[in-house]
Amino acid sequence: MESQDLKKAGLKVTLPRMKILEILEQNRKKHLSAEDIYRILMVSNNEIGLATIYRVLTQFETAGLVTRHHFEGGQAVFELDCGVHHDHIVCVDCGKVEEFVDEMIEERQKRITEELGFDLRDHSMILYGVCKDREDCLKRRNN
Amino acid sequence: MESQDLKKAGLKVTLPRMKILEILEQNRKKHLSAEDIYRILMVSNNEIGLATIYRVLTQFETAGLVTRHHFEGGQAVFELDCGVHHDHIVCVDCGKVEEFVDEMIEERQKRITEELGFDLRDHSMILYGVCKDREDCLKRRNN
DNA sequence: ATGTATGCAAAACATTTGCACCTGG
DNA sequence: CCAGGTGCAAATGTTTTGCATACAT
Repeated sequence: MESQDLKKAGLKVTLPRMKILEILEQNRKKHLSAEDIYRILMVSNNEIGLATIYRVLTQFETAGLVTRHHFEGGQAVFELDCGVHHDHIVCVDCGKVEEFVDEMIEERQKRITEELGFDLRDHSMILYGVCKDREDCLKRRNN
Repeated sequence: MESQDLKKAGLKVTLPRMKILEILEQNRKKHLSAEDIYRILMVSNNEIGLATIYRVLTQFETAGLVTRHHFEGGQAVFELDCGVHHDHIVCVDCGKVEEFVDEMIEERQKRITEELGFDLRDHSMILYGVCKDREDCLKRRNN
């Protein structure tokens, strides 16, 4: 029951919040912008204001329920926080996103940070590439 | 003579472009936003429109003269492209930026990309931390 | 001269906020 | 009932664009 997640976060269980959480659930592994969510709600006949979506996403982020990323191209994208840190690789052609973690890199980041006289708090690492499977990629590009 | 850089890039040598390039030269190692540049020009009595600054920076980026970064916090920042790739660590308190390169990480990034079925084109890695030297850091924070 | 660059003001975006109204507990 | 949530429209901050004018070659 996901309404528990909301209560736990100290957020009242409202329709918009439930719906948005639901959409994020159904799109685990995808990365949606506020407007993506807005459109999805639109289509399923849930007219929720864009402002509310931004507000709710920000609250979710604060509560640690979602993570916000700034891939290239204007809009921020959001994904449900699965609890495990990971980084991303994005295809510059079709937009496909894969997640990964690499202990060695995490390790080096910590060391470098120390050497430069900082305490590491967070990091953002995004690799940009193109899918080797060109057919698949181009198919995805045209939705 | 930096006007050569402009000609080489196929850009007409104009006052705004020269001035902006000059400011970037004088601030190698810093990372300036379009507005930072605007203000600096202002102070030195060179009234150049903000729109022009954005246009010129974009042209410089296309020409490979500068690199654009999206650190957290709205504005994009620019730095002269010294030809050598590097990543950044930013202090979340005072905004200090240090640059570094780590061959091991670059190596791993390439391998991971391959494993996931992509061809690596580019990457962005930004570490966020706080300066260990608190005094220095807080001093910087208050400019 | 002439094609390109600039300045200004207006547009375009993504995101945030003020405020009157609505809703969950 | 009432604190908190929502919708709408307007404000914000950054970046882009249209167009008349100015400039480099």
